[in-house]
Amino acid sequence: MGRKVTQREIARIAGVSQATVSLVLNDRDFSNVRIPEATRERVRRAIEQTAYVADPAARRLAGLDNKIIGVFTYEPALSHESMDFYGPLLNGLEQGAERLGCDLLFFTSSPVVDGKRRMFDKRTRLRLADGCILLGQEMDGDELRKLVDEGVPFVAVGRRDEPDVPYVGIDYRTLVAELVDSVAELGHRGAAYVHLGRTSPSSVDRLAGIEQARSRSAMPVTLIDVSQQPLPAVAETIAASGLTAVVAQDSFVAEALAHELGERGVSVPREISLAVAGEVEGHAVAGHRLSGCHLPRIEIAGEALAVLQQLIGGAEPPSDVDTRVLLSGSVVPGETLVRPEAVR
Amino acid sequence: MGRKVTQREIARIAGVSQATVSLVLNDRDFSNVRIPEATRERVRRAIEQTAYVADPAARRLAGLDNKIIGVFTYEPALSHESMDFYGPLLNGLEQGAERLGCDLLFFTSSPVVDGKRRMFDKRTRLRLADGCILLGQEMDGDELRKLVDEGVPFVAVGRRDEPDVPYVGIDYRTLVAELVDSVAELGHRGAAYVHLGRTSPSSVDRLAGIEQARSRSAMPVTLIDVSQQPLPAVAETIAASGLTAVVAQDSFVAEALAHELGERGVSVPREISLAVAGEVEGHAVAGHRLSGCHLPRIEIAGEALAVLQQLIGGAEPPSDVDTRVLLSGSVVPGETLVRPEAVR
DNA sequence: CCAGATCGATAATCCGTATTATCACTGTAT
DNA sequence: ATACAGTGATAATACGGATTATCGATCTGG
Repeated sequence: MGRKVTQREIARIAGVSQATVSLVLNDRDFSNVRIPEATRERVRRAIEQTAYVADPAARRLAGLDNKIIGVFTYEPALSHESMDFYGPLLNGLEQGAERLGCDLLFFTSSPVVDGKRRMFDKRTRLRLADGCILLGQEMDGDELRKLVDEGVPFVAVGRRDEPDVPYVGIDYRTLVAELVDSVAELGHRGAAYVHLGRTSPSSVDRLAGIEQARSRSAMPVTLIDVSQQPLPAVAETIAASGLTAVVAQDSFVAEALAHELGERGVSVPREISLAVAGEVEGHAVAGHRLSGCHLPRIEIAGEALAVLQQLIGGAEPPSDVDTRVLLSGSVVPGETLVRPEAVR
Repeated sequence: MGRKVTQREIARIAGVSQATVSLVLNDRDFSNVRIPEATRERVRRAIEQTAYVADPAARRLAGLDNKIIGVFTYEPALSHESMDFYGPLLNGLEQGAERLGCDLLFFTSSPVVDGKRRMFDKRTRLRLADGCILLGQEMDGDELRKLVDEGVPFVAVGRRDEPDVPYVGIDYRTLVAELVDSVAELGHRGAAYVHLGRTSPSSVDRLAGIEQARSRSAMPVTLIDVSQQPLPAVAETIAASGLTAVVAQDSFVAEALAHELGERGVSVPREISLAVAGEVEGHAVAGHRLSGCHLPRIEIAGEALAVLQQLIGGAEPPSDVDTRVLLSGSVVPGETLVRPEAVR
């Protein structure tokens, strides 16, 4: 039957003690612990006979690694809607886990409060894993601090402001500055940045990038916060402003905005150029591939796993330099960012 | 700092024993175990002070369910290419796991041999989970038998021929028969079924569905096996045959075939109707949404989890009727299956 | 004033694995 | 004969939490 096989059981079969089984399993061989090949073989045969697998809980309790990486997401990660954002990250995690020989444990059991999963709870299972990858556009600062305090090895995907939080993210500041530079270089005399407020570090970093570009080029950039006024009003403002270029925080904002502009007789990119300060892969406006950025999401996940391995394996905690990493994105031309018409 | 807080620590602070802490935490109150409210309160305060979280590994070791459902896939499940097939299934699994309060363990560590993961291996981690869901278009029969023999609770997604293998799949036979019936009803006098051989139970079931439809309608259906001759040749044959309708095994075959036909001047659906004996969601040919089927993949995953729960929880094994389930798909009209033109 | 009931809490044990200290035994050199 | 090194394996213990048996103290009734 499917009863669970323990080392004790193996020991009984092989006619040795439980300790011996453990020693054989872990290939231990000290000066005071010696087991001849004959006995080892006997134990190994018993193990194969019974398809023994060590109980991960017991291993953990005894202080060992389990080769299990936890994955915590604040929203369902495997739903169709989430795939745009989570898809490449999960893909990278799977590849990385395969490389490291780890299994991935998705904490789908976390209780949902106010539409978001809570990490901490009476029955938190965080510790079943050796370490944990955190995914999600918005994370709870208190929970992050608690993780740090409790010494749980973890890495957040996306830059974080909280102290001592290991992360791997995108260098949005540099990337967005580069994007805005390219808008200016095309000859646009002014642009608007349509964003969603300062809800996350990545939003803040993008704004910093805008600022950086503004400080070194003559092109003025108007900031428009969509969380302050409805998108139709924003479209109205832009249509009336005579601006020739708009940068949107992400592709969804860009698509919605292009639609609103279209309804007001302003077409992209003919009358107005549109660039996205985020991933544009797979996004288009009226058949034109969006101009914007490419974020190496698969690589980010891989790098996050690498950092996590350091945290888990390392005897002493690595420095901040090693555990707070920003990767570079790249600007992709696309078809919605073009030279402004001579007259507008 | 990040030391872990144990019940022992709580006990020390509250001036009680570790046992008392455990009893308070779990609200135990037997006839021989009584703890007055005053003491309970003292313990609770200590717990709050220290932000204590129980070590799940220890809990599990002490005999609790670990609430982990394993997910085994023969190919990487989280890659972009796999999403078409795995996406909805994973989505359903996540929803179901959330409902059941389980975590999902992806066996990404399984060693890859010949491009496919092996389930059994020296370091099989299968037993880490309470039970296991198997995903994949093609599964290894020997491994399935071994799972049955070892009494590992598991459920395969997709019908299986191997005895005693619990599964949840689609009733392709009925579904495909229904689809072919609808082709005949539109007035087509003959059709071709373009398939990929008999590589899997679902392929076999579809062929059985074709057979069933053939036996009760006058419309002849020609079988064309793409694994026997290249697709261009198939397209050539069909173009020359004067047939007005083609049923393709899946959407990818349909798209490829439509392309080949197009190159030979035969357009879908004007000259020839095209229907798919599989999921058509998100697939189109020259702007026309494909006619075909919708498979309730999300529900399948949920049902698979439900069956697995039965296998895990049940004292005695449920009957075959309960563990071998076929769900109904539905025919979706789409835009590529139309009445044949009067003259061809 | 003492037997028995009741109360409050704890020591002891178990779960499965890893590790360390220790032991019994064999040979070998002194 | 005796001390000593080397060999092969095990008993004992730790890990953190759940549970059970048990114990001392207090109370109750006769």
